[in-house]
Amino acid sequence: MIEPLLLNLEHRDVLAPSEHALLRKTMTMSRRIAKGDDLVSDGSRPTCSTLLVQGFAARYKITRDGGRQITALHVPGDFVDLHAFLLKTMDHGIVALSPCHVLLADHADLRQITESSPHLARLLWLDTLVHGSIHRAWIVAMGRRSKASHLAHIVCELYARLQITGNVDGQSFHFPLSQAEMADVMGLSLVHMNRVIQDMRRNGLISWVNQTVSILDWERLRTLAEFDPTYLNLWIEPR
Amino acid sequence: MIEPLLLNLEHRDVLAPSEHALLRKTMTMSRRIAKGDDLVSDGSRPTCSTLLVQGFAARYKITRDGGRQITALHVPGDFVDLHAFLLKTMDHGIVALSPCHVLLADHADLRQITESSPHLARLLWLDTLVHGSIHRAWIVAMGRRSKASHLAHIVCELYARLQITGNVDGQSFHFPLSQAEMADVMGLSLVHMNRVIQDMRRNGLISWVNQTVSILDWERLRTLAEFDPTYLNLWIEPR
DNA sequence: CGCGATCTTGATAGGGTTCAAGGTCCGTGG
DNA sequence: CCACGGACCTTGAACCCTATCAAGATCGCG
Repeated sequence: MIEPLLLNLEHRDVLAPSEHALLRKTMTMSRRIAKGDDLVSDGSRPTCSTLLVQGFAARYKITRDGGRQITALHVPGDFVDLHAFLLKTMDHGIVALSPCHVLLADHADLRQITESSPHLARLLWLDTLVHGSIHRAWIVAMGRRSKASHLAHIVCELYARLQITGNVDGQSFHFPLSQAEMADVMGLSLVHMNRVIQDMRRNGLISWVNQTVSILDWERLRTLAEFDPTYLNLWIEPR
Repeated sequence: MIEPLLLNLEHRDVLAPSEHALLRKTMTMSRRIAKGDDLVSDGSRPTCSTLLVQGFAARYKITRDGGRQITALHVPGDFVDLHAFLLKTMDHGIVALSPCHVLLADHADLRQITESSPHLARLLWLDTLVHGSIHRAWIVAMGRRSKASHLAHIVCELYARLQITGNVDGQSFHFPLSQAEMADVMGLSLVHMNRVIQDMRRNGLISWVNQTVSILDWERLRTLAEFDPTYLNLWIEPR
């Protein structure tokens, strides 16, 4: 069940068999979370970290006026709250956008990894750095891209991230978010989100029906998004 | 010269004298960068990481149409491209917004720290996690706050970050950005940025003259920004 | 004193929010 | 098996926020 994480890490560096074993030993507990429930709550102080192995989840923050902003989307293989191992207190929540299956790693065991297995520790560090890199890509998209380009960038990114764990099917992937949730990702109103999506469809770039997104024209989508996957660090090198 | 980094780390955990010494030994080279020059260039593969000890710097990305989005502001004490130690290839640039003084740490030496000094390694990891946390706060501000609230949040955040290294003076701090640069931070046009700033002044929240920002009414500024410093992790605990 | 960089203001147009209403789909219970 | 309700998607219209274009004002420096 830990395979999605291994695939993730192995796209960045070679793992020794002992590192496989160590990770397996660390991820003991398993949990299922229903759609809409929090994997991790705002303000909590987790004592273990959550690895998402199945389903979609989102980091989010609620503002005083009741608005919600999603700051990250998580897919199978993402170590969703590895952050809390060192940050200690959650300053935002993480919610299941679909039924989720997760594995838990006790912080004491993670600490043990940093003490005894520096290479594996660097790869876990790297995992959090890649998510930081994704945050920067989102900031650029929010600040300086058209809404269509922003959406296109998200679709390209999700395709790339889902592909490495085998969660795509041809040019399509399962995508369980509602348009309202997508609006919370892009910082738009629901009405405008809907219009941006329909423009995209009319232009023959994507289809999105039945919780399935399909990329109809990669080249034009990539160009519109100015998508360059460098920031996802999807290549192997010694780290 | 390494003091700002020590102050930064020591706001999160206790450092042993040997860890002080190790950091000092690692930060050998020193460099000065003129305003407007890149500390680190987009697309490069740095072999050392840059610690900012004096001045302001910004991470930025240029879009095809010539727009610029600043994804992070850096102040003295920030280990600005520790990321590249593991991410390897820069997918964005880092520019000096004022004359900057930096220290360099060779990646081989950083690797040595992760091998021999796990606690210090965790603190460096933590430093990058805090910057990820700041990214998320920015995403929330860009997506779901009014422009005035967004600006207020940035002012609160900078004040808090500058304070821990002793770079504030009462309720004021030196802030060398132009309004055009600030527009690239917030993803606005220059004209609108100017209007947001003037609203803020008219409301008696801040003054901003001569590269000096002063907070005139903390309580109202904090409320407007919904600023909660939890995400900056400015408290000591074992990590 | 003159020039470039920066800040400020006005006018216009377009993008995005909000309010309102109707449509579609699907699961549930009578 | 069909009626109903709820979640989600779609559309229209009015208004406001923000970008863009254009020009003038201010500041600091050589």
